Amino acid sequence: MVDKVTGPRERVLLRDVARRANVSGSTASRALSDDPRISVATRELVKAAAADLHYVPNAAARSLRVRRTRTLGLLLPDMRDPVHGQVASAFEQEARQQGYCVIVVAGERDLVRERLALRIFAEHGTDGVAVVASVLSPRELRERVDPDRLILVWPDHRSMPRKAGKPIDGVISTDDESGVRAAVEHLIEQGSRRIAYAGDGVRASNTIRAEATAATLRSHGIRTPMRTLVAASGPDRANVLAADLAADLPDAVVCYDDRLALELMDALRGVGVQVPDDLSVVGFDGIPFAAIANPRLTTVAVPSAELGRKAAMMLIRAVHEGALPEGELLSVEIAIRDSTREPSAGAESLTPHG
Amino acid sequence: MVDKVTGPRERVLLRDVARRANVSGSTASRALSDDPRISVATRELVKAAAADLHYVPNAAARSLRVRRTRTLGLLLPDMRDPVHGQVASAFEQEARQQGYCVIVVAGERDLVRERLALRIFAEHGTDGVAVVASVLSPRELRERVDPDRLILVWPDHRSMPRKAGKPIDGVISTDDESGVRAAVEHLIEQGSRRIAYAGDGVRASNTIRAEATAATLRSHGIRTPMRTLVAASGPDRANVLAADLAADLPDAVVCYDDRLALELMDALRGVGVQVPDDLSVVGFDGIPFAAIANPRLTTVAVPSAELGRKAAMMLIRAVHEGALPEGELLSVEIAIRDSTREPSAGAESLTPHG
DNA sequence: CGGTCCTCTGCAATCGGTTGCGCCGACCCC
DNA sequence: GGGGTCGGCGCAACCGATTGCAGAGGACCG
Repeated sequence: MVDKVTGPRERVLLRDVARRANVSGSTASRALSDDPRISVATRELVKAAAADLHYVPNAAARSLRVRRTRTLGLLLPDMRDPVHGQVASAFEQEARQQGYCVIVVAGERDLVRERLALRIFAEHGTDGVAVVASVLSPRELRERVDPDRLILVWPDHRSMPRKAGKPIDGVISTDDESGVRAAVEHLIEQGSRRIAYAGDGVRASNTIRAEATAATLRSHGIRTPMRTLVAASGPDRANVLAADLAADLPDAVVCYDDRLALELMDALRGVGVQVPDDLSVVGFDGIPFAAIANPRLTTVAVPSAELGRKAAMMLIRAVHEGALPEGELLSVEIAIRDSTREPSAGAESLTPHG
Repeated sequence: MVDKVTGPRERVLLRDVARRANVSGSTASRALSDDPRISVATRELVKAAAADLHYVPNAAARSLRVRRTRTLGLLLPDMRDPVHGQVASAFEQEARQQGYCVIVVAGERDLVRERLALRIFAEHGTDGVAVVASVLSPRELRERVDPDRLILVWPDHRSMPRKAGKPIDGVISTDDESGVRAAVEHLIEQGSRRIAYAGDGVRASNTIRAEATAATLRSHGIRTPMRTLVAASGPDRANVLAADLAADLPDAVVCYDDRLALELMDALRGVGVQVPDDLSVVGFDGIPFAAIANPRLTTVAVPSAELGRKAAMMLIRAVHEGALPEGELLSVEIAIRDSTREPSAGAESLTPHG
């Protein structure tokens, strides 16, 4: 059933629909929005007229009057990264299903661009705004956007204020600490003792993962201090890391995220280090490619689709109820694969420098 | 410079700005849009007032009046896929730099959802629409959207009408054929003769790549007919493919895209086939993970960021000039890496079943 | 000093739906 | 048969910015 547009592509207005149905504009408007005051007969008449004419309401006119746009703003660093792409897709899908459309802006982790994004949202009168992994402070965000229609998808839940140990209202994050702890405990079970952390210097969520790694080691009585490596930026960062590691090989390395882990594994092959035989590698995020890497990457899988979907749901709820819903801390799951040694291998005796 | 919102978060209108600057609303409006008729003094006065009051214009009201929204619609299959994520990011960035914001909808390759997307764009009065890899026909798209403000990012340029061998106006695609040809010639140079193609049954752009593979073989005098494998959908698809291949190993396999190639390489490891020693594998797209796979994947790299950027540029040009700019066929580049045999290996003698 | 031109600004209409309020006719009951 | 009630519908104001047209006031010229 193709809505073939016949004749010139003229605008058809509500009044055209009304005229064709022999009713007034107000009646047409009410009929189309299923106002119970309009008789069924009239309603059907109007709807038929609207369909015949291929009537498309003008959102700008409606928004102007009702002061709602049924539009949501989504601010995220970018969409290249599989995690953010997944979040954006899920967010958009949930929003659309609830009758909202979404304006997305990629802030590129840039203060100016992110502020511009919020300004754009304000001009377009978005009913709500979701901000993912922003470089702006929560404080500034709440100053620039009505806090009651703002959802923060925050990677580092520790940096957020809490209430009773739970994230505060309107904030959704993932339980990175538990995930990292599980991963590190897995490494320890397999006999790893000298465990390093390879971080990303610029990401806000880096610290929490590094500290969770260190804390887990301590809580398991491992006295060797955790070695921390920091990836510079630039295409060469993984090679530098690999060289550093190869010079004094630990048993395992926990990486900031899957991308870094995969890059590192690639670079390690260049310096003759075998994963997992010489070194176990753990990633973070659970991107699809981690599962088909060689070796398959053990990783802490974050529910990115759920993150996006929940953000949209919470935001829309906030819009309808005028107040923020409870914050949520989504649990993560560790996916144990082949980049970490099998326990049966008797890892301890295989440990170099052991 | 945080725009601290002082007092209650009341709406500040143009008339508030005007009152504060002791001018009328019309003067204020003109001053803010740098109308030359307004004296410099007044203009500065108004701008200062606007800044003081944190005035944010109401896009709905403006759009209603000027019949332009400075909004673009972007319809794509999803944003999880690195290629589409890249396209979306680049599109949004270019659009934003030119003062447009973008409403994105993930159509999920679903006819109904894609039609809904176009309807959403129409309601919101987008000034232009870009459609990436749609499952709707170009014909239907042009019926539903004003063709003069519609840019098609079309994977299969052969399915599009041409003018003088070039893509028709408003269409942007990639030269898949040349890319595949280069890749296959690379395989042939390395001594591969028995070359298979592993396709994706549901993608429109599958055929062109398969046929380009076959054509290249023919044009190089290779009489062995190309074997074509078709990946089913489902999580198991790569295993099926790998089993098929292992049963009668060709010299090389050209894959529909990088994702399939990577999945296939993973599955091949499961059945003991070594890449590239037993089998060369070629991907398509040039996603970042192809470069750090193990082995690093030889692939036909598509300029996805350029695709998005150009689409936005063309679309905005179309909006301003009222007519479609020339179509473009972006060239692709083959990235030769480690998933294809080194020529020095004397491939021919190594060919199984040779 | 009057007239003319030009610069700067204001009035009011307009964009296209939505909605408070009131009207009209029908039906019902006494 | 008159008054009350109620369902169904229309009038007109309204949302907030833009803009054609015209007026006010100053400068300049003869």
